[in-house]
Amino acid sequence: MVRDPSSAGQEEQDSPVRSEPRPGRGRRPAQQVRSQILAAADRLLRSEGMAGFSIERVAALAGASKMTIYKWWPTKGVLAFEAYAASVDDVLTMPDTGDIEADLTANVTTFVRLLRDTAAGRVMAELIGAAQTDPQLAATFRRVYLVPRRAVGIAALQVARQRGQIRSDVDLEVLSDQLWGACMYRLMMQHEPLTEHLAAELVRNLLTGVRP
Amino acid sequence: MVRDPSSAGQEEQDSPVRSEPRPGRGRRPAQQVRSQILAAADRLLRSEGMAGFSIERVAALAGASKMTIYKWWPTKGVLAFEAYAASVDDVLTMPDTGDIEADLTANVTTFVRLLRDTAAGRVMAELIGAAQTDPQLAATFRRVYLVPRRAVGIAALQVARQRGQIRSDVDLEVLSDQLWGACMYRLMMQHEPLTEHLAAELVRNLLTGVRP
Amino acid sequence: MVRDPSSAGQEEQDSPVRSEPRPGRGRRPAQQVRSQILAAADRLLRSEGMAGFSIERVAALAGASKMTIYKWWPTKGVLAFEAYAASVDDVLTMPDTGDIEADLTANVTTFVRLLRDTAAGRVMAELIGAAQTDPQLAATFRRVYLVPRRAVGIAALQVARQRGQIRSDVDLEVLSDQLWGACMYRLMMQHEPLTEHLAAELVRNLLTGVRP
Amino acid sequence: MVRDPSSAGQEEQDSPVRSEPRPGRGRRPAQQVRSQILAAADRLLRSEGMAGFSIERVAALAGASKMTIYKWWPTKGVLAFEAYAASVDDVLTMPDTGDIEADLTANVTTFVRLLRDTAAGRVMAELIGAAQTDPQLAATFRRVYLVPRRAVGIAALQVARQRGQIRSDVDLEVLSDQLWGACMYRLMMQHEPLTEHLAAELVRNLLTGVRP
DNA sequence: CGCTAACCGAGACGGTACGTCTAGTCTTATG
DNA sequence: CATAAGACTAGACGTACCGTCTCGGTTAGCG
Repeated sequence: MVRDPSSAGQEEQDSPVRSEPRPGRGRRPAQQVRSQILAAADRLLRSEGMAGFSIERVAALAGASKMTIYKWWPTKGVLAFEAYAASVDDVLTMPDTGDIEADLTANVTTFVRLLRDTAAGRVMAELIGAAQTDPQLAATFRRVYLVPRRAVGIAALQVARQRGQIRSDVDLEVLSDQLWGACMYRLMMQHEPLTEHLAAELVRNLLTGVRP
Repeated sequence: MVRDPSSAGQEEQDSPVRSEPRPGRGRRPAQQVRSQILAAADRLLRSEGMAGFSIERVAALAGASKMTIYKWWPTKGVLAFEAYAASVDDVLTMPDTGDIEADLTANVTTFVRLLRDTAAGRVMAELIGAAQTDPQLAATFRRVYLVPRRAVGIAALQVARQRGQIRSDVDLEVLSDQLWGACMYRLMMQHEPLTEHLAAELVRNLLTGVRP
Repeated sequence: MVRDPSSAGQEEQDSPVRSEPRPGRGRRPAQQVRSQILAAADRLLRSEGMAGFSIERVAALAGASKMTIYKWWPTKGVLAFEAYAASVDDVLTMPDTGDIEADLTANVTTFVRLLRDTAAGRVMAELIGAAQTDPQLAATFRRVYLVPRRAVGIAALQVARQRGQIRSDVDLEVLSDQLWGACMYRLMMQHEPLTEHLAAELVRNLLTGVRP
Repeated sequence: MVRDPSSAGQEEQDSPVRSEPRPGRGRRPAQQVRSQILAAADRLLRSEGMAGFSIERVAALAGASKMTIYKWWPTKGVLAFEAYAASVDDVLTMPDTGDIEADLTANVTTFVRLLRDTAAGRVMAELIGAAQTDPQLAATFRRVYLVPRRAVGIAALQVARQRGQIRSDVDLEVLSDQLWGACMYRLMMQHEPLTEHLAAELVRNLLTGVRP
């Protein structure tokens, strides 16, 4: 599922010899610079979190100029997000067995584990945290991350509704927030742990209803 | 509007009696200083949000010393939270008519309106955002705000369960996060608006279940 | 509402390693900091000249913060000048033997040697150079250095005039510029060397006149 | 005397023939590029002085590439100087009436007025200022400006000496610095104004001597 | 007269320094 | 002795230039 965030470090740099005539100055291919910056930002983000994440340090780590970073990323939040997004490929697939409860439970369980067991949880929580005072990051996060992933879940719910497994008058947007949104809420508030039990209960409560 | 920068205005230059050059130095009653600081912090928090909120500015506004602030509050996040908490008294009462759906809908609707229509929404979102990189704030927020308010909701759910309106095997903690947590998620992500429709649907989905 | 902000600080961390009471932070005696900065600035100015002189490097050398420097010196030119001025004590005494030609020649010769043989020459030239685009430095330089030193020379000329050694209708300001100003001109243009011959000729031309 | 900024105005934008969307790319006649750069540099130098004069801005103003500028001028000081030199033609003629005092006074007076009443004064002061930390500019300034102009003055003094108006043992180099150098000194230090009185006194002091 | 090499504009790039801001620590003097 | 005042270090902020270098394009001039 989640995919190896390490591969971001591919363009491995630093032959310690540095025999090239000119090391740093002058123009370099934009894509090479971009990916070095993103790789450095990702490394920094994972090792120190958003606290301790600064454009200054990313520039130093990447061997890049601050100006270059400012040209391409409007705020440090956006940089952090893009660095993180570029390094992961967490495809939360939505299985389709025809049993909506099983499918949802499987997906939400995977989501819960992703948030709990990988760096993704902490990173996303901090990014959303930063987005509260960084509108550019908020917009980017919604556009690049939130909307596409919500779409996957809602699409599955729509299929289930067409199959008659969900009432036709249910607002699937709301339903979606009661599944994955509740997980995110636990991630950010940390008042209760993210468990597989949680995932199962989230789905069951909604499908069956909590009335006797 | 608010005013009373109270004793901040004390630097009575030339009261002809007091010939000492230093106006405000020396020991003052702790409670007076504390409340002046909290008042200034609250004013600043409401006018500029967490961006633009700094201990430096609070100290200047309150006519207090930074040292004093650091003695009482470990981080600016904690200060902001306590300042905000001290200024509000938003008791979200939980009605008890015996009809759990109506009671929950009323409560969640009020909660949605609070988040949407008052400063509380933005302030809380920013505080939770800051808490992602401020463990002290996170702990304080959970202890002082989250846990007591969750307790109110869960207590009502427990009553309903004892009355046989909710199945006995339902995890009320999870249920709680699917109601109020989903609201908070919308508040922070802003992908969809906070509406009365949302409040009603959150409750209905869970009580009735979404199956036909 | 809130309560006990103190307990928030419980999670006390203390890496047990750092037992030092803190090396650098916090307030230090102003005069100590000032003199450390001036000493560092003087060292830098002498070793690299005004090119290579930057507030950033002075701060690093002095172990001081840039903020502190900006609080006390308006421009780097002024800082460089004060650093230099604080480190020298070049009293160009004006002998008074009664023989105005001998006295002037002695003084101007000393001045020429100062400009030619010590760091003073290069430093002053670069400071005056910087003053051309730094009004604050220009003003400071005039006030602290130029005016007092001109006064010494002009005072000696006035004495000579009262003794009848200089015509009463001679503008001593102009005369002064033809002596020391001409030296400064050679210092800055470097079109001809600064020699003892120059000093003697400057004086002789003016006292005797160049007519046969 | 002065002027002819003539060739500065050459930048023919929009010859209506060229309809291509790209105006400036590709090879262009070297001389056209050079003069556009010099014109832009001169404009910038006069409007903002050496502070605010940067190769970056000249390039932008001239529609030229920084690379092109660096190919032809080693430092921004040299560029500024050549730009200024190319725009003026201030021939300070030396009259020859046979009366050396009158001739010198006329010339020095004109010089004083040039420094005081035209942009030349400020520009030259700033160029000499910049030259203190720019050896290339210093060398260029001496070679192109200083030496030729000094030669004119010294030649006139030599003629006067041959006519017996100046003693044969007078060092004309020194004498020259006591005339025009003293003016430059006032220009740069600004401790006293540049006046016609100054010009007359400079000459009289030297020719007559200041002794009674 | 067409091809190609020299040249140009545009501007990205690594750096250095700018001047400002805040966090958090520490000192002094007051009351 | 707790406080106000505020000086101090540390370090990030976002901007401006420097001088180098790459790219895509244009013309000049050679063949």
